[in-house]
Amino acid sequence: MQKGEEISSSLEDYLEAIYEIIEEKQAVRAKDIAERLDVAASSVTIALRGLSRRELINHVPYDVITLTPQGNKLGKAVARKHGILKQFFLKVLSVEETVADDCACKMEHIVPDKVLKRFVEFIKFEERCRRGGTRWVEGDGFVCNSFGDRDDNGRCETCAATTDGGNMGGENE
Amino acid sequence: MQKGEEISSSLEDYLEAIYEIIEEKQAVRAKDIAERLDVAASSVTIALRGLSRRELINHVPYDVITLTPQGNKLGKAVARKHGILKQFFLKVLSVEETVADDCACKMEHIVPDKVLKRFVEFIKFEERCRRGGTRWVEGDGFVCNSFGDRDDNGRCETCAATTDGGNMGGENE
DNA sequence: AAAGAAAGTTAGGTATGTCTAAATATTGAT
DNA sequence: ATCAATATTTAGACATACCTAACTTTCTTT
Repeated sequence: MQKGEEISSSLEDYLEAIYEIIEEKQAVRAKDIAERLDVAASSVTIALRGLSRRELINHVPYDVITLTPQGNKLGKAVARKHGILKQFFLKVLSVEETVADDCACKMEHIVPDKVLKRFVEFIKFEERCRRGGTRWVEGDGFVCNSFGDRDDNGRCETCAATTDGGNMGGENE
Repeated sequence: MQKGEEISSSLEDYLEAIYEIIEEKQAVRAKDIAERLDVAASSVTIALRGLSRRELINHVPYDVITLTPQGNKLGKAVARKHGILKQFFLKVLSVEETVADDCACKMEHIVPDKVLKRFVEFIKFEERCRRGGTRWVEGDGFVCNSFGDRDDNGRCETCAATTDGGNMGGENE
């Protein structure tokens, strides 16, 4: 990215896929990428050209695909971003796994590093401050596991006293 | 979206802008939209055609622009989504205002309603459980304002005891 | 009411990203 | 070593979304 050339969300997805496939099985074939991203093989060819032009992968037609140092770095960063965001949705917002993954997959192209750090810190904070995190209780919303006595539903005093189920002005309940 | 036709992020932005401008000053001109979104006037014309085709706005060339009931509903929903996400970044992650706004602007096209609800609930939960929310302390990370005694930095016992500044495997510190 | 200014639209161009179908290269099996 | 299967690339389309420049319509001012 410092190399002047911008990279699109789409190319970032390709790069992430390449990085992950290499992690999993040492080598990548165009076909693996196409399968993972559910795109046509010809789309992969074109994407590879883009990544190659940006010097993120080494690739000449019909030859092997390898990551350049910068490509590896960026691919890893995108994959890490994905993982962190997924954890956030999973652990903090208690969202379903597949939904968490979908959201992470789209957000990874959006969230700047500065903000990602906040997510990281926040996940850690949740873990230590809430001692094992927060639970989503259908009907009650979020409820913490930390501090003081709990009622029959496992809510702390504050939660028990203030849970109200309102929706901040939304009309779609 | 029940009307079959999908709507792109781009058109969603136009619709949101139209909704907000109407809220602010009763009427919209193409020029206002162009200014707000920082695009060429001709791009607005094209977008209006797309929104019109999807029956989200009423518009014939050179005439006034109004929202259809569905357009109003969707525009409002997008604007609300933006607002909620911004609040999340602002209040929960303590991110800078402009950054919060940028992130919200991109995320509003990504986050499904189901997940938005979790954000809403989580913001509310933060407010009640942490009694006024969480602060970001440079060097310490997130620190809560609630429960028990605090140390000189305003950290509760748990926070004071466990703050460590790690970064979850990231190498870019 | 006419002329000039402002707003809006059309025309034509670029870039991305996707697809299918056809062509080409590589691989593997006999 | 050849032939068939598989993988990859090219060619040609299409859709979105943006731009500038030129043109048309509407508004405003005198």
